[in-house]
Parts: sequence; structure tokens; C-alpha cells
Amino acid sequence: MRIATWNVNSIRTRMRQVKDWLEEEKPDLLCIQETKVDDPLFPEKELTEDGYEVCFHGQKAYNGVALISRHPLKDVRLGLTGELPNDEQAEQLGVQKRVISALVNDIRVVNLYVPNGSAVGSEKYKYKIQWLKCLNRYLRAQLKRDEPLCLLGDFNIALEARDIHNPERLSGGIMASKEERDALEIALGGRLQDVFRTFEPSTDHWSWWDYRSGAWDRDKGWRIDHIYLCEELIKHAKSCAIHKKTRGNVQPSDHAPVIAEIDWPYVEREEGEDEINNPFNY
DNA sequence: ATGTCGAAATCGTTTCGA
Repeated sequence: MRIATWNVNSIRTRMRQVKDWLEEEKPDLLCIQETKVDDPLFPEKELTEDGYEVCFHGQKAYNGVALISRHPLKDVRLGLTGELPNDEQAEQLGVQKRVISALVNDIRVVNLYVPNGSAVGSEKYKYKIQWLKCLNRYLRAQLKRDEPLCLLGDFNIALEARDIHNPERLSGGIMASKEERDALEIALGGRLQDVFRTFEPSTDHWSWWDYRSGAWDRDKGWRIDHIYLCEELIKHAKSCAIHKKTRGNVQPSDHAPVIAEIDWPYVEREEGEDEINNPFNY
């Protein structure tokens, strides 16, 4: 099973590129962020006519998330609510459409667009920290369910120095401050592994390049788009790649897709099954 | 550190968010 995340920065502006990428890669599931469109205006038909099942949770101009799937989307959930009853904080934070989740091939997939936070100490930064604390509570409840979990999306946080092109200058600033890094680590709770890092330990792998300051031309990027897997799934992870090429498209998103391959659904082989099922048994 | 984007309203130029 191949699962991808991509902040498309407006689905309506990027639809041609999304369709081209889907045609080339044929992932089982694509999770997108920053759709920037109200639900009634989501271009659903353009995807369903290509054989995808789609669910979305959007708003005008800002935020918005969606799932585009070759498999049935079951038990779709919107926002960080639904885990704890009468969760006022989750309800309040749910005004901004940043979370959509579903069961896909028995995997609980949670697609996130974490707040950017603007500048350390700002009102938006405080909101980001509150939001991450709420995510922590949501994941604590989710992990108790014993469903295989895949948490992915645009985290707007580079957790380590190797995830930033210039850690000396940028560490401590927005997307790299201690408080937001700690808040994300706590939410991950030592139970979720960044699948990209299980295959690639080195720096100079980015998923986002600012439109400004010629960041793409100078390859000055950040790795802020992640795919986290629970223990059970990480055992079956086969690869993880950043599709940097799309950032070089005409009128690109500022983010590139990240895609992971998992050997799933995984069927445990019985002792002697090879001999029974393989008539050539050599 | 901001030189660029995308969307919306204040409408063709400005404002906000990233």
C-alpha cells in the first residue's frame, strides 16, 4: 500500500498537477492540505471520475484537508473531536478545518494541517501550541483503540537540525522553536516513527521551499511534511520518498509530495505454506 | 529576512496568511 501527503496550496489552482501526479504514481491514498475551498465548491467530480473516492473538510481561502483514495473510506472523522465526549477545546479549535481522518484498508489515517504559527510568541503561535496540546489528547485516545495508525500531513515543524537548510540561523524561530518541537514530540508520544528517517538519516532532503527569496533555485528548504507510522506498520514499511520534481513544475505548490510504501495488508505466512502454495517448490 | 504566491474584498489594487 502506498500512502502520500501533499500540501497543494489551493486544490482548484493545482488540480491539473494533482491529477497528473496521481496518474503517474497511482498511490492508494493521497492526503492533501491547504485545499482553500468550501465543501460545496470542492472539485469532487474531477477525482471521482478517475476512480477515486474522496472526502474533504474545507473552508474558504484558508486551510482545508481532503483524502483521495483508491480504496473505500470508512468511518470518516472531521476535526480533533470525536475522541473525547464534549471536548470544548477540540470544538473551538475545529473552526479552522485542519484535520480529516478515515479507515483505509483497516489503517486509521489521520491527515493534518498543523497551524503555521507566524512568529514565535505571536497569537498565532500560542494557537499552534494549544492546537498541538489538543492533538496530543486526540492521539492518546486514538492509540488506545488499537487500530494501526498512520499520522501524516504538513506539520509546519522541523523537528531536528538536519531537517533545515540553515539550522544555525533558523533554530529557535518559527517551525523550529523548542516549545513547538516539544509539543509535537509529546503528541507523538514515542509511539509513532517518522518513516522517512527510518530510511534516510542525512540532511539536504526538503519537502517545502518558500516561494520567496529564490529558495527553490538555491535549494534552501525545510522538511516539514511527515508520515508517522505506529509500531505495527513501521515493521512493514518498504520505502519513503520526497517527490521533489513537482516543486519544479510551472506554477508549483511550495510543498512537494511525500510517499511511503508499506507491505499492507500484511498476511502472516503459516509454517509450510510455501510448499503448499508453490507447486514449483524449488 | 523576505525579493512570492493564492484568495478575497477593498475589486484591479490592496490586504492577509504562509
